[in-house]
Amino acid sequence: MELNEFVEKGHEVYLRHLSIDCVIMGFHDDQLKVLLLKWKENGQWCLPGGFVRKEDSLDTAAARILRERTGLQDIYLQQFHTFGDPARERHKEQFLWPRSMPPGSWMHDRFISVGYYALVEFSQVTPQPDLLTDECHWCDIHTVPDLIYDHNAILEKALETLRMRLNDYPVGLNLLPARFTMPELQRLYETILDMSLDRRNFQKKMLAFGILERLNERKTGGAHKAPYLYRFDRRKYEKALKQGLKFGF
Amino acid sequence: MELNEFVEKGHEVYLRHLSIDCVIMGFHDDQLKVLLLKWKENGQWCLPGGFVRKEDSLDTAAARILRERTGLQDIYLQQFHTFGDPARERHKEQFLWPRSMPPGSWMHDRFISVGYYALVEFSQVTPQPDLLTDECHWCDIHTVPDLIYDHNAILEKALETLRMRLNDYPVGLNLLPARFTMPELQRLYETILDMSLDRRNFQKKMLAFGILERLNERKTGGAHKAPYLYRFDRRKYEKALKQGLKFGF
DNA sequence: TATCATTGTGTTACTACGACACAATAACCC
DNA sequence: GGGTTATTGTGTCGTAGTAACACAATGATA
Repeated sequence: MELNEFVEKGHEVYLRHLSIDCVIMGFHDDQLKVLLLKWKENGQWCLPGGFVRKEDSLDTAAARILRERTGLQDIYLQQFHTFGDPARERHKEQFLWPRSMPPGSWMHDRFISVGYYALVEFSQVTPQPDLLTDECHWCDIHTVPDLIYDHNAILEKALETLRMRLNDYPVGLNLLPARFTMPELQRLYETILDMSLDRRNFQKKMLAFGILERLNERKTGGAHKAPYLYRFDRRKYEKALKQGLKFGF
Repeated sequence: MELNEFVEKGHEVYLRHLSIDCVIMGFHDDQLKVLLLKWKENGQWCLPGGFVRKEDSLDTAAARILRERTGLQDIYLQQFHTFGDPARERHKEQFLWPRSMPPGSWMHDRFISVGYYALVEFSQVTPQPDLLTDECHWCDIHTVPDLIYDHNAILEKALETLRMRLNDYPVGLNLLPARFTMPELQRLYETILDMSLDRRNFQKKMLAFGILERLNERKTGGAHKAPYLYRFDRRKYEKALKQGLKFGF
């Protein structure tokens, strides 16, 4: 679909005043990264987003948006909140291409946005901008710039949800390569939680979850003692995703 | 607003294809109750719901719906999920009053629904049906009938979310009267979790949270030993709602 | 006044968690 | 090739939290 067609006829294809925003996270260089897009019109950054086709479910729409930005299919995707403040799209007029946006276009509507976050394997992603943007890059979670609308708040809420889930559900299968070391897993947790953890206690806790399998192989090439390689036991991992890692009562 | 006006002109006031469904829960007779409405046209039961005015936020709309059904203001309200499967409104034609619903009405749209749950003090509620329903009653959570659309699934999701939150956040301030006994609080937890708990361990755990205050008064009138009365320390309760009761890492 | 269900208040064993110490090792450098 | 260095593997110990369990106190009832 071309930009013109999208602006003029999008409302025939998509549900009005409803959008989806995705917080796509990856892990690289011991840092948590988030995928951002750069708006054509004014150079500001935003989260990848899109709209819901009239015949699609929200989950389907989110999966499509993700596929279009990353090239990945079958991604771990989690709805976390729906944002519906009428004032959430601050300075919206700046983003509606004063030159090309017809005054009656559906893009001028107030939008309610459903937030999803995705955890992806960094190395597998091919970032791809969309119709409204000309750049698509990974950005370190600690140096995210001012984003358009309420996108900074959306990102924060996604992180908060992820941190919450960390207490009850495993994380890592979708963010790390198939085989990884315990220090790598620890640094993933440390960046998500934004705090440092005790190496020895962390290992004990992770192993106690019973979802890891130690391989008879060590990761060589580093400058120091070679750490063991681990992988997730996929069946137990999936089970933990459904049942949770612990019961409170 | 009258029914005719609502059906014919609602789309001028409300956002199209967007609704809100509320799971309103109360506690009475040692049982968790949920507020249900009975559809005028075919007698089926459903969750209280409503629509979002073009100028309102989702939270505002949910609060208004709640006020209209319960008479209560300043209610504890929590968004938990947005339901957007295009097939979620099964047998919708049954509910659209074949006699009175104009074919082009906005009510025929596919609706995406934002789910909220509310915890209210049972005795304070005056159930009130809406334009589309003629009855509004409390129903025991264990004997909920078949509801319209995907409302049973929405209710289940609300309960699941509430059970999750129970591990990290306090519950009770909004469901119990101002002064209550430890056995009452325990039965609240037991009905929500649908499991029985050890009396002594439950008390220790609750007191350890540090949000309860024991009064120098006992609840008399029961057939047996008079239990102490407690109340929540409102400041500490609010703090626990924000920070959570425990940190996982 | 005896009965009885229910409440208040422990104890004990076990597990989980945080703080901490020391030996092993892979690359590096002289 | 052997010492250096940063990092990894594995443990201990004290504390806090949890689950299972026992007995005395009490308030209405009979």
